[in-house]
Amino acid sequence: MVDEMSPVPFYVQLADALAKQIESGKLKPRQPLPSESTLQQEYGVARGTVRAAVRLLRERGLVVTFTGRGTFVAER
Amino acid sequence: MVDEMSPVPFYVQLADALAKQIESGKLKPRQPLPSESTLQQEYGVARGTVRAAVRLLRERGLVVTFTGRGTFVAER
DNA sequence: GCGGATTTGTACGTATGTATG
DNA sequence: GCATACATACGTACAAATCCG
Repeated sequence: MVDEMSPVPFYVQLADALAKQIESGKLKPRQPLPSESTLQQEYGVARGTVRAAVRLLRERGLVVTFTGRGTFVAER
Repeated sequence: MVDEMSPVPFYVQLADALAKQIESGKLKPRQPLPSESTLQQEYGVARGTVRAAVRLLRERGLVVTFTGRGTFVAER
């Protein structure tokens, strides 16, 4: 989940956790991330928080998002 | 439709309205509820709102849903 | 069996309101 | 005031299952 005690915002914590999985190869290029609702449950946060995290990953170029399909690990 | 002025969320209002029809016998066991698109139009809400209402009814055990067929009043 | 229409399932985009620190 | 976080509610798009001519 997420560290309530940390000063780091939830959405940044979540983005970092996902980035780590991508960089470690746990999530490979072209693979879909878990859906927003799945991440919501897994990390115990609201959808808006999940969306903020994914937005960060998009801005870092780590993922690409397609409406109605999902968010995928970017190809490098 | 739905009461815009009420503090009660639309999807809860809609779930309550449908629950009332079930409990009053207006909708009988094994009978299908109106489709999501019908409820959408009848109550003037978005599909996501209809689905949230039906989800509540499912959680209460009042209805059962089958993909591609519809949602039916539970037998009791 | 096929193709189109219907219905539910999933997923994202966006906006607004409330609450908290 | 501002950022964070959650909940509600609108919309669009596409997939999956079913139904029917």
